[in-house]
Amino acid sequence: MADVLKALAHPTRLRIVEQLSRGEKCVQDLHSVTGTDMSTVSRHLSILKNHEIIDSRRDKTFIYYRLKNKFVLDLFPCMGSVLGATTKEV
Amino acid sequence: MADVLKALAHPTRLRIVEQLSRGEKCVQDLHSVTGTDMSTVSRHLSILKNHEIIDSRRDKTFIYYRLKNKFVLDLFPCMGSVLGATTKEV
DNA sequence: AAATTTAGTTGCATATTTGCGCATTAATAC
DNA sequence: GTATTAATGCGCAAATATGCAACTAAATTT
Repeated sequence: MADVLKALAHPTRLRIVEQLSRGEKCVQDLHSVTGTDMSTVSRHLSILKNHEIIDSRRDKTFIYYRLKNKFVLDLFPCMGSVLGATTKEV
Repeated sequence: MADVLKALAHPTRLRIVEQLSRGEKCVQDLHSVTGTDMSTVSRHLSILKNHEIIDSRRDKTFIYYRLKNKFVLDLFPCMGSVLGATTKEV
């Protein structure tokens, strides 16, 4: 569990997951969105893939990444209340 | 968000949170349960505290730690389904 | 009140991991 | 062949994790 959390605990990787929740994207797309070097994005993707969070398929020259484990999306609202609480707490 | 996830993304820290969900514990208790050096436990606690996930109070010689942000507990069932999916996936 | 005990934190030192980009390589398309 | 897309091989800087030893703070004893 710590392992999967660690895989997600990175701003860029979270943005990638968020992007993929909207549909398939290739590395370049994510590179544009995140502003990180393509090689770095590629590495982030392989981390997420290793943890079976995402998936990929090839189409011609492009490799499209997509969400494999949809349950990770539940973490967003969940973390939403966690964060809401911390900022509200005295 | 990545920041809080990172704070939680460690086996020992997760065990600490889980323990504190059962009630207050002092450092020694957590040291016994986790088998990690007391100094290390103390550091983990300060990380969790910095992220307002836990809290502490002093009673005589002991410093009791307790959960401050109860919402983090929702992450466990949430991660449960994430993990369940990954192991079940083909 | 000073000394001692108990509980917890902090100062190193060290080993490991992570994140990043440039440059190179791999793989496919044309 | 060349062009395009993505993945890897370094190299390096920064961050993490850990335990021992030293230290601090509070309580109890003498």
